[in-house]
Amino acid sequence: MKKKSINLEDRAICAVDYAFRRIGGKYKGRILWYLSNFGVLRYGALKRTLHDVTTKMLTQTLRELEADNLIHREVYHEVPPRVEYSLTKTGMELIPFIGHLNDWGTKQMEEEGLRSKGC
Amino acid sequence: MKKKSINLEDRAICAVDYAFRRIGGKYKGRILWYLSNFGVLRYGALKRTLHDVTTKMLTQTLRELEADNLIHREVYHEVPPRVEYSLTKTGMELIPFIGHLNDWGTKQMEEEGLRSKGC
DNA sequence: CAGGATCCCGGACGATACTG
DNA sequence: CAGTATCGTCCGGGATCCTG
Repeated sequence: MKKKSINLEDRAICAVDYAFRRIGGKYKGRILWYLSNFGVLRYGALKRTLHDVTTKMLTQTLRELEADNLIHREVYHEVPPRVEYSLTKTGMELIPFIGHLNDWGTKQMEEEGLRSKGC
Repeated sequence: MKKKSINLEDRAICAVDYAFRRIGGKYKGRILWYLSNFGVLRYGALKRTLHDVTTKMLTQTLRELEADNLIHREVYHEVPPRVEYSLTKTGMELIPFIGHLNDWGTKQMEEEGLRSKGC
């Protein structure tokens, strides 16, 4: 039984709504952002980079992003296994906007006196 | 007892995380987007534009956006009462981002064969 | 007209244990 | 190493009724 990662059956109201549903959630933005910074990341590296995610949530989120065609999953059948994640073309198209969001967030955090730790 | 609109006590991990927390949620993106399109909107107009929101969620979301200094709330003490919402300077800085997200979403929806209804 | 107050549910998210 | 499998919690969001 295949399940789409996101409820698109209840029609997105508009494009903004649609987009937010695809990159919403607690980790999706950061995953896309990290992947754009590092190019390719293994499962474990991704987990360490996020550092506050459980395997369940990470796997689930990655599967959703993959089903939405935002990231690519490459499996290497070795021992020990290796799986690498990278952005798809569609996913890359989102990066400028996340970058913009990153700039905005950085600026806001500085104004609040919070040290903005780089990602 | 004042409560910040979003859990910033559990420190945002990075700027992207921070930004997503402020504009995440089911309606925030669309509210900002509609306000940027119309300039100023009354509570009722906003509700009709969103058309799938309860008063509770709308009010709550607006209060959060206000606390986060993304929108401005202007109350006119008349009978019947009138309340108008508009973007703050900080809020406006987010519009290019949402605009591009809108373009991206529109394109994606078309590729999926979904008619993209304008907002 | 613009909300406030309550009650409630489902799904996002988490903790922990286990595995090919 | 890269996940599955269960079980549990929490709160975002919704339904409904009420009010200055």
